[in-house]
Amino acid sequence: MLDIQLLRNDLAGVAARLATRGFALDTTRFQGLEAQRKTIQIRTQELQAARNRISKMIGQHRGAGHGPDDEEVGDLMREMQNIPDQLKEAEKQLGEIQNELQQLLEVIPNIPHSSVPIGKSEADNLEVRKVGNIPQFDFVAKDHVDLGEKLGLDFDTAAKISGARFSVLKGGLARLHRALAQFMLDTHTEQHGYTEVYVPYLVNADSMRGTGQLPKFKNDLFEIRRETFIARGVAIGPDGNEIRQSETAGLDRAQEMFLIPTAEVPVTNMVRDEIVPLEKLPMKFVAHTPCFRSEAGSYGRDTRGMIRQHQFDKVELVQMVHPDESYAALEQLLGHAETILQKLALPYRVVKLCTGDMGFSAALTYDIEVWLPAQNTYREISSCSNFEAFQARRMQARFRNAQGKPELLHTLNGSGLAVGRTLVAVLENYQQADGSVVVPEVLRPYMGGKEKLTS
RNA sequence: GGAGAGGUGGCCGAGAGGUCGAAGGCACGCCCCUGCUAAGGGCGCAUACGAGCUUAAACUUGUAUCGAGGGUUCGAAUCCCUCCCUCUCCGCCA
Repeated sequence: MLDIQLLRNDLAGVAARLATRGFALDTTRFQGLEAQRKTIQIRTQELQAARNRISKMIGQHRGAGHGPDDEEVGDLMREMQNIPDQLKEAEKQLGEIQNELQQLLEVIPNIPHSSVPIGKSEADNLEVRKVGNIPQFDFVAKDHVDLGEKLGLDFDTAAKISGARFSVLKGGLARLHRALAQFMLDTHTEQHGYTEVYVPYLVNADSMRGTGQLPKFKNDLFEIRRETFIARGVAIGPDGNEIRQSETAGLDRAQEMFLIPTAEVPVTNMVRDEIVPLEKLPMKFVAHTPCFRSEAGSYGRDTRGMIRQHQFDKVELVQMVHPDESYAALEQLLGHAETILQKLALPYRVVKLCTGDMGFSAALTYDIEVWLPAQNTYREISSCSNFEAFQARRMQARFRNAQGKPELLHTLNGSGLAVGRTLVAVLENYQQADGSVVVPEVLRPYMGGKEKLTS
């Protein structure tokens, strides 16, 4: 979420910068809502002030021993007569306006950092560097589906159990998958200073809102509804009669939960509604979790193989840092993810996403793309972003600054790496003419010393 | 699943319709005293939003916030309803 002050002070400037990422900010609507908000808020607060003042005076008189029928009290009661109804109406209007403003704000994406290249699509992304040598084969390179068929990659069984976009791994391949995740976790905890965390895979709506998946991207999520009894409350009034309660009594958003699309959600939300002491910064966490994505709208794309699945594993790096440090932290985090590819000796390139290709919450994103021989191209294997205060503002995630005042944190995260896609990359880059796959050296300790996967 | 107890500021904890943004304590900050590692005294110390002033900050002022939402009332931390969460005991369970 953007700072509403920024929108008030420099609406045109914000709109111009959002336009570079293809977002049309409805400035007229914003200004209209703001004008209404201002009028109604002032009126509401005036009424509240009047109510408080008179109530307080009544209280003073009553405290001094005056009864409700005494003249002083009676005068005040008359003065109050019309205020509660007017106030109720004003508060209702104010609530509606503020909801509208909130809804408008919640779907505005982050402002791109000034260094982000302006562009419309991934074609306009900026290649930062290429690392590693692309392998040359003296045979026709197979893709991971063909290679995996003999090694224990089974889509038919997965389709029977669940459906399309799932996979079953068996034997050495399942172990290789586990080895990759463990190798990544160990590297980040032992060499890069991250604290390993185990987190829930089901989260509530507040968490999804905090990192920006809600309200805009609900369609991308798997949702779990809990069946609960909704009671209708009844209160007894002073006259002994029943008072009807709100129609929505008992309806609560906590009844819906969501499967995490990335560990970013639970891990980043650890600091939601927290004020962390300055000396705890930077906070660096790594988590290995499954990720669940509905992939609605991607029908027909990457239908072959395990590139795009409803369920995949990822080792995720998350940092909460001082605002002054966040861009330095992003470079470091990117380096941490790259280290994994380097240790696996997989060729890759780093790309800086253009304004049009960045995710909703990011101010700056680097993608790491790994070389896939069978596709003869680089494919995304990691995405590392600085969200600045965008998520922190939604989450009210703060730290106490040197002056002792709470200030919004900056949050970052990056895949380090996507395990499924790394498995694909290992299979394709380490394949042999006979269809076997050499185990990368760094993984062998995790594979019981095994050097090669064969059928 | 059954029974019970709770959710108050950074933390602990009082308050049980009015003068309560909330006693007291701890922690923290500044000052004083003392001087030797511990103690005494004073003052300050929530957050968000609005308005005024302003380049901005500071400041002044208003409002909201005692788990969340709703209701009763001239007035709710306090009474009523619903929900959420935590803890204890029993049951079940990986």
